[in-house]
Amino acid sequence: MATTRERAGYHHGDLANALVDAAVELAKTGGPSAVVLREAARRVGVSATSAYRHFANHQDLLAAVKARAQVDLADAMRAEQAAGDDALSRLHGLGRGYLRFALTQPGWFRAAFNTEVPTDKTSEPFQLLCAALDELVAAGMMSADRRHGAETPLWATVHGLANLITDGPLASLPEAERKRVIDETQSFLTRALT
Amino acid sequence: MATTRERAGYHHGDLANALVDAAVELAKTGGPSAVVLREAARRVGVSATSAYRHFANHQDLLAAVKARAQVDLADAMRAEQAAGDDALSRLHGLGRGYLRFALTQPGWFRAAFNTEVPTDKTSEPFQLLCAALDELVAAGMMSADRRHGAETPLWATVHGLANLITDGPLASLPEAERKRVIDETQSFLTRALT
DNA sequence: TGTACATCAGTGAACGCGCGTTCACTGATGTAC
DNA sequence: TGTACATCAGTGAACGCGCGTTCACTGATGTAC
Repeated sequence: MATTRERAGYHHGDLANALVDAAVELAKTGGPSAVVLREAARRVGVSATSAYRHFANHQDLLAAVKARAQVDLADAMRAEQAAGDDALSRLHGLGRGYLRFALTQPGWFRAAFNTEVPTDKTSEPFQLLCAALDELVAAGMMSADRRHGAETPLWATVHGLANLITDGPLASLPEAERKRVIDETQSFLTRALT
Repeated sequence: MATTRERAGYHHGDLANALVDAAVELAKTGGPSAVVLREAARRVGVSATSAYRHFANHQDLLAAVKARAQVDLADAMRAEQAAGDDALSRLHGLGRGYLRFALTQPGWFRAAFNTEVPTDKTSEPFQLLCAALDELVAAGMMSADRRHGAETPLWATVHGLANLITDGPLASLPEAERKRVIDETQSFLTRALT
């Protein structure tokens, strides 16, 4: 417990991180709108005011939370990617990781794309996707022609499916149907790519 | 002005619709979270309490707003679809209508997919898509094999692109780039379909 | 090694805000006789 | 045609809530001499 040790006394030692930890917990449970500065402070056992020693304001805290969510998302993607044994299944792994993240932690997923705070287009998830496509070309499983301009459509498809299922009209789909549309989407994408 | 005429006196005559109209205006400007019951009443020139004669609560009003947004979205899709002269360009029209709606009225688009209120999977936009795919098969431009299970992936792609561009990491894309990714997506989908 | 002092990291009380919702009410409307 | 009365559609005041943020403050820390 180097970074988030218990408070030793009056001075906390690592309040900034402790507050982000608490805020992350809130976001995981209820999405970005559940990130309430006062509640985060409460959970850490500290006055609300103290947060202003470490964050300019509420938005600033939210930005830190979003950054953490993006890292987690990238981790989830890499975890599934690593299980693949060829370039195509590694690419599919990225998508499955993305979806799994969104499905198992919808609030946290929403936090990763929280609109209040700007995101990089060149975020890690996107870079992972680009690299995986390059891998696919290098392995001779995709023509350079198809590779061109494929990143965004691919991202959009997986992102859209995640949104439809976690937050949208497909949210109430029974488990079996959900599995079906995910498989359909994977087939669809494979056809478009190879 | 049959349905939304000016108030004649103490009794409004069509307060329910007037309130929804005002709430719709709020949603168009600031998205679903801007739909504030008190503000809608204020705009109609009526006490906040009066809304409770016509809506059970805030959510109920929000549901009416969402329904209107969905109708508008379907209209936007049909408008572009009608301009197409073959089955494929008619299908593309649906997607362009969807995107145009999202790009020109992001708040309104968000309202159409507002999470607080459940949506039908069999909403009009989705039905339009299914019909257009059937058309494509009937015209001999798509095999029945490819037709199977294509609805959701297609929807996801367009929906995801709309979200990425209006609310997500691609929101800050310059106009030219935005046009490019939309075109890329259209090509990508064409390849997957035909 | 001890001490003065600047700086840093906390505190509690308070403010203003605007929301959704409830309450007891009153003015307008329409219908039965 | 007129009138009593039930019902309907509004009203204004008030409540409780919890938020982000500011204020003037004080206790802890570390550094210069």
